[in-house]
Amino acid sequence: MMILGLVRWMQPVHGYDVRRELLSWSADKWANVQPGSIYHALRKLTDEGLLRTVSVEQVGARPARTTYEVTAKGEEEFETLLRAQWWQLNETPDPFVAAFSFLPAMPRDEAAAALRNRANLIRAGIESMRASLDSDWVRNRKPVHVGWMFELWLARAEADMGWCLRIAERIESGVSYLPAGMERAEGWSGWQDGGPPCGEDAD
Amino acid sequence: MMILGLVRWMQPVHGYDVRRELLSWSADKWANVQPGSIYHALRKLTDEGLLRTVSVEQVGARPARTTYEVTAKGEEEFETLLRAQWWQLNETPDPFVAAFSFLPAMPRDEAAAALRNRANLIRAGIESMRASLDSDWVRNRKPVHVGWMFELWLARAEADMGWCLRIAERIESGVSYLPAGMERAEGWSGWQDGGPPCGEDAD
DNA sequence: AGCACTGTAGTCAAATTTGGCTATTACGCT
DNA sequence: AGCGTAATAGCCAAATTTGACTACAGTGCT
Repeated sequence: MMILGLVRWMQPVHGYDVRRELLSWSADKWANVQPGSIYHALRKLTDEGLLRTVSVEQVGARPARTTYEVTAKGEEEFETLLRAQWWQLNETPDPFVAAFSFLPAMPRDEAAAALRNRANLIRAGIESMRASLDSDWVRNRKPVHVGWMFELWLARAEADMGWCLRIAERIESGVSYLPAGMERAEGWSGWQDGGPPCGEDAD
Repeated sequence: MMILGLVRWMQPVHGYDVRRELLSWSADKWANVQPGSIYHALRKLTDEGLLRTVSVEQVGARPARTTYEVTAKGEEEFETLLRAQWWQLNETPDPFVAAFSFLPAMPRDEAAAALRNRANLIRAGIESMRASLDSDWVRNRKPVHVGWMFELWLARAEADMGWCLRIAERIESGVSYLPAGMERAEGWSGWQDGGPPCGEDAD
């Protein structure tokens, strides 16, 4: 829960503020926090004693606005959580990798086309990121580490793009998907390209 | 749901088989499927008419073993889902990036140390991946695209590692975190390194 | 034969996440 | 002044995910 971090950083705040800040970072992309989660998180953190409610204002007949701030215990917990993320390496799930593992279920030409398309999408992303990086907005109005995050995305994107192109070429070159050791040997009957495999337990 | 894909690929199967296969791919890492999710997913897919139960065997007094296979509708849906992932680019959430956005909350020396540590962890990962790639196991016993997935991880890991080292250096060099335009100007009072910010709404 | 372990198969309650919904005020336009 | 739209603030039911748990059958060891 990095909601806690945000509250710590903006306290005292109410839910809607947090939500706006998250959206403005388009953090629903790289954290997993959709608007709806926020209020739940705030309440849970309060129950756990990491946050404290400061006040509950009411303007007119609108929903009450609850303001939160971080307790000493919350402060401590945040440090712990933060360090956990900084010092640990944790692979995060990637749906494309999952999909790629089903490569043999795609016709060769479509697979190659999709990879090239992907490379193009990534290239477009790279360009707009480059533009942002050079823009006054990021260079002079934002803390420098925001730019550094862009650089990370850039580096990853370039790695991905290169890979897509390399793999597209290999697929087009028509190499067999079968394990090198067993060109047309046992058990791989279901591994034709594109066709629905009718196979057994492989491995 | 790429459970569907697996069932399609191994049909007819029962839940436990799917679970074993997923664990053997350590897919809990790069897909988001913990053992518990599987049975729920199977039932849901059956309700939606994408799967069909083939049989319910019972060996002794053990839990009944339900076997599934894919229906025509499931076949179709799988194609759709698969294509969605192949043709679309979707950023996936990364907890490290989230944590990195709180850089100013970390003491400089710790931040740099953590990044170097991270680089080392990644390097270790890279080496073991290289070893796998060269191993007979992957080279000759697995479909070639498994190796390609390793290459993707490798490329990303290398990008990450390089970035970590570059950023560590910059942090050590003592550059200010403040936006370049406003060395010690308005509103950034809470942006000292390490200290808990007592700031306002930034931006 | 008795016992501990591991593997098989799946269940379940609790935690989390989602994303659409309500209801009010402010603002801009004609 | 009237009206439509956007912003404010938060709620909630449903879907999903998690991780721990049950219960039985082989297997090996002493």
